[in-house]
Amino acid sequence: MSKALVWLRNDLRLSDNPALAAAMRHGSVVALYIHETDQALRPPGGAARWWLHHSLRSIAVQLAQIGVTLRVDTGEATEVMRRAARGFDQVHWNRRYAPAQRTIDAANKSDLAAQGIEVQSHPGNVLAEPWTIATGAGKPYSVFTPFWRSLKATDIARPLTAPTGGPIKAPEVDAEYREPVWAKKLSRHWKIGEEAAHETLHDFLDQRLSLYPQGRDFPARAVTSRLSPHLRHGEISARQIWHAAKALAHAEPERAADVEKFLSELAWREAPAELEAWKTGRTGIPLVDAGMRELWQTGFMDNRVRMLTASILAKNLLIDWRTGEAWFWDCLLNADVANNPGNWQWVAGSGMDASPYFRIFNPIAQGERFDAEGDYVRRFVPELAKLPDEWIQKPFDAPESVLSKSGVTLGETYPFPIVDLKATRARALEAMKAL
DNA sequence: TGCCGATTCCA
DNA sequence: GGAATCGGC
Repeated sequence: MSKALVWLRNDLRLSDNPALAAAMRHGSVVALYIHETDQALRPPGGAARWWLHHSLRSIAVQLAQIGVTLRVDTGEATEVMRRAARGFDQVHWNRRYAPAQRTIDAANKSDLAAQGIEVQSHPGNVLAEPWTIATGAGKPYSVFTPFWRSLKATDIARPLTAPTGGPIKAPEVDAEYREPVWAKKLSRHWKIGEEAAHETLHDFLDQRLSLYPQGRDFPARAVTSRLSPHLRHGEISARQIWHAAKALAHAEPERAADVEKFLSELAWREAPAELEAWKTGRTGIPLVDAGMRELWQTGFMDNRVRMLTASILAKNLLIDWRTGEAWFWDCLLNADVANNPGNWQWVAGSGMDASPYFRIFNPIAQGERFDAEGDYVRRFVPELAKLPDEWIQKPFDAPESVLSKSGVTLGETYPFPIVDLKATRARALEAMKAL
C-alpha cells in the first residue's frame, strides 16, 4: 500500500486543503506538524503559540475522524522531515510564500528527492498565487488598486470539499505545551479551529458585513470579520471566504458593494510581498538590506539607516508607516513609546515637526556617502562581500564580469531590486502632492 | 537629517 | 567633462 505524508503548516483545516486531498487520493496518510526552529524563521509569539496549540488539538481530532494520525515534532524542518519521511513514497504540502519559508521548502524538496521520495506542493492559502497576477511587463504589482482590478478579473479556484475516511482513535498532540495563565483571558474571546472559523465567517456575513464599510475604522463598533487568526493558521482558506462572500452577493445583489469592500480588504493579505522582502532584508538594495538584517540579528539599527529604511517603506513602497513601526517595535531592543512611533511619523511626514514630504532618501547615494568602503554592507550582507567598493552599494549596475568574479548572481545569490528608486520616488512625490 | 536636473564655471 | 551651485519637488 502506498503511503503519503502531509506536512501541515499554516493550513490547519480539512476542507479546501489541496495537499491533504492529494495525499488522500494517493493512499494511506499520516500528517506531520513541525514546530520549526530554523534560524531564518521568527518563532510565533506567545499569543499565536497559544492559538496554534489549540488549533493543532482541534485538527488532530478532525483528522482522526478520517483515519489520519497527526504527529507533532520540533526541530529544523529538514532534520525532522528527513527522519519523518522515511518509509513514505510521497510528501505533500501547501505552498507558503515568504522568502525564508520558500528557502526552507526548496531545501526540503531537494533533500527528499535525493532520498527517492516524491514531493508534491500545492497552492497555499491565497486567492491567487503570486506569479499568476502580474503587470503587463510581467512584474508583480506594486500598487494595490491595479492589483485588485487584476485579481477581480481572475477566476479564483473553487474550494475543495473535505476528504472522508474511516475513524481512528485521536492521538494526543503537542503534549509538552503548558497553558500560560494569561491565556484564560484570551479564551473568553475566541473559539479556535476549522468549525469555529466557518462559524465566524457566517456570523460576519450575516450580522456585521452590512455595517462593515462604514464602521470598519471605528474600533468600538467591532464590525470587522475577526477572521485573521483563523486565516493565519489556515483554519479557513482565503478561497473559501471569497466564494462564500461572492455567493452572498449573487443571492442578494443589493449587498454586492459591501461584499466587494470586504473582499478588497481580504486581497490586501496578498499584495505586500514587498513588506516581507523589506522585513527580511531582501530588497536587493544593499544598504537597506544591511540595516534590516542588523535589526533582525542584533536588535539594533544605526540611526541613519533607520531613517533610510523607513523612508524606503513609507515613501518608495507607499506602505503604511505604522506597519514598519510595528516591525521595529518588535525587533528593537531600545524601542520606546516616546521615540519609535515619533521617528516613524517624522520620516513618513505625518507627525508634528514632520520632515518635508519631498525629502526622500536614495539608499545608493546614502551608501556612497556614509558607507563608502562598504564595510557595513559587507558585515550584514556577506553574499556581496567580494564586490569592489565601486559596486557594493549598487550591484545591479555592476558589469557582469565584476559580478561573476565576486561570486554574485543577481536573482540567485542576491535579489534584483524590488523597487525602481527613480520611478517610485516620482510616484511618491505625485501621491503626496495629491494630498 | 534629501534628491535631482539644469546651469555655470573652470580646465 | 567634472565640480559647484541652485531651485523645485
